[in-house]
Amino acid sequence: MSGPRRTPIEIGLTAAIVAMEKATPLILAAGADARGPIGLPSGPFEPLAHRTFEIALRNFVAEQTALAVGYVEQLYTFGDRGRHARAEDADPHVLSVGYLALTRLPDEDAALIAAGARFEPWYRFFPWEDWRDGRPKILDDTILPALGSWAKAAPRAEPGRVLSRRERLRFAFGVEGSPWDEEKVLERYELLYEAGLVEEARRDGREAALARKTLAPLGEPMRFDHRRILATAIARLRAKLKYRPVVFELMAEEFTLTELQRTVEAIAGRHLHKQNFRRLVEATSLVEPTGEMATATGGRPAALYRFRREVVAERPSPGLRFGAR
Amino acid sequence: MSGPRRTPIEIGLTAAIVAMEKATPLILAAGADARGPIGLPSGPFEPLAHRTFEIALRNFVAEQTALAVGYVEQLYTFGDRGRHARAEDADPHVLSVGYLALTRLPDEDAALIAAGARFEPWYRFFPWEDWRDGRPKILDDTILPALGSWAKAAPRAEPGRVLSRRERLRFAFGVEGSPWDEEKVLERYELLYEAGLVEEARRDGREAALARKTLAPLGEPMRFDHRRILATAIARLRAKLKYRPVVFELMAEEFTLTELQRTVEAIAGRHLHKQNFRRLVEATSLVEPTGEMATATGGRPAALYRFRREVVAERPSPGLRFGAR
DNA sequence: TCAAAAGTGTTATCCTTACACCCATGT
DNA sequence: ACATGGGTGTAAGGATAACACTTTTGA
Repeated sequence: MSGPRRTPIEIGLTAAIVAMEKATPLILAAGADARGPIGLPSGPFEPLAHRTFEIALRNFVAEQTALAVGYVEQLYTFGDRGRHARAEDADPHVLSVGYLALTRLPDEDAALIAAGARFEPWYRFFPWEDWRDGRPKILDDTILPALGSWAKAAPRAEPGRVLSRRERLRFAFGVEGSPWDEEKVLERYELLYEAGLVEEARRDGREAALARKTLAPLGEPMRFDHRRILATAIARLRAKLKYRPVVFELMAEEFTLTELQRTVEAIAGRHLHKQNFRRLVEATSLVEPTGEMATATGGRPAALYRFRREVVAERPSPGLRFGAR
Repeated sequence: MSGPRRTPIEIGLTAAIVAMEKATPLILAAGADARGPIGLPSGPFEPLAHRTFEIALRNFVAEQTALAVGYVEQLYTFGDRGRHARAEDADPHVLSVGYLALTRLPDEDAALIAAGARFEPWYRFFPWEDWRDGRPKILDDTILPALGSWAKAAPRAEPGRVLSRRERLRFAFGVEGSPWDEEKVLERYELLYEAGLVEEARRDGREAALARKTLAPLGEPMRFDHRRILATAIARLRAKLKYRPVVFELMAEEFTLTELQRTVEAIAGRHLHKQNFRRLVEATSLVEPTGEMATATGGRPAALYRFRREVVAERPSPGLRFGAR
């Protein structure tokens, strides 16, 4: 059942570590000191030193950033040649196992800075994903026209694909009557990559006709395939929010319902209906009032709540299944 | 950002290849000829020979089994030491990337047999997962008593865990008022493994007190961690059914609605409500009548349907979102 | 004529979405 | 007093789950 040759290869762990600052989702970026674009923190997987991936991950994150991450989840294992190797400084990993981790912003960022790491707003890398101030201009100004011509250039579905470029564009970007689905972050990034519209595609040698026009850069690029891993992380987190109580890993011990809503909205990249959100939170009994009040920031004081950790032991899969609004 | 040493390690691809025979879900098993338990087909990942995992997977499956798989999806990357290394014949892979693939039963199984592979009913490995003939006896006779004492032996949550053994048991196996969730296949297998109740746990050196009693074996064991990968595959397929039209990869070109229902039921491991299922299928317009009738097998003849491939291009994410019944 | 499976009609309930108004504080 | 955000009641519409009965064939 086994082939004759086996090539030894090296494995990297790459972590998308998310934290929250007010209503801004942050991602831990590493390697800001080096020349070239920043990346996600990553480290080698040493099977002899670490019994599992998760242990290895927690270890190298703690070492490199003095951060203790709470929730950790495997995302995907990326192994494409060509999306990793062509970067400026050679990366020996042929394969990287991507992880999502959630944490709270540290009080003190000296350790981070010493390690050449810092938290960055994640929408800098994906400006088209933030719909909180309305439909992002960049979509109609730049992205959709460019993707439109890219789709026209090949009207039939490419080999190995069910959908044509135009159909993929329709679902991913909510064109031609399709709704915008905030969870399709990866599909959107992949389309932009294939169309040669993100910096990484040019770097990897995809010289799409459109790319030569040198449009305004679509979001900040990242090293290797790290922006793809970040896209996967955002997509997963946006989905997970709806069926697991993971938001609370990002919240302070006590919070108001509006703060909770702002956090969910920041991740989902869109606004939610206030009353419906509150009813939802109430119905799931995920939180309980502390009895305290928040000293208002310009309005009526809000009641403070805390996450009821017991729910995890009470009911099977509680999350905030927010819908259309 | 990188550690000083990097150990070269080898990567295996392991495939859970599913097909259907009437109302029996089958899994392709390999290595039946060798001594020891059977396993899933697997092969090394050669980064120089294959550009992506998926290409590598399709290649080695085609080579080893003369099977053309349709739908392919990455499941998870397993890297635990101790769940792989202790097997009888040494396996050099430290890491295996698990894949789910769907196919149709070949007319001719000579090529399979020549490769030492054959399709096996998957419930042989997970007898407690099939509720179509009512609640499986093995649950109350063997599994729950054994897991009950295992839970009593450690009433507090283990380090690094939120839930106690008893709470995990409650959710995974639907005890103490919790409902049985057919998607929790992996959670159930993991509990049995931790409790030392499956053969693989003993083989890996977990000498749980209970294991010494040598209970009737709980399902057929598999090589390495292959039963864990299969559990992941079943769980994923059971979940995916509900939001993507993947069943049709397992169906013949034309089928009756009852055959479609039997297939879904076989995968989900439980019966569905006939009228509601039909209404659901109708509402999603996933199928269209061919106009033909199936010559009845002991009853009124049934109308034949085919999958409407166009739906994939029409609507975003069609699946059979069947609920309680 | 009877068994076996195909196929249909209807109702109660809950959940989702939407709408509009009142309340308590700081400036 | 007014601006700002906190907080609530209720109704329409759709989806879900449950109910039982009729139809068409082969033996």
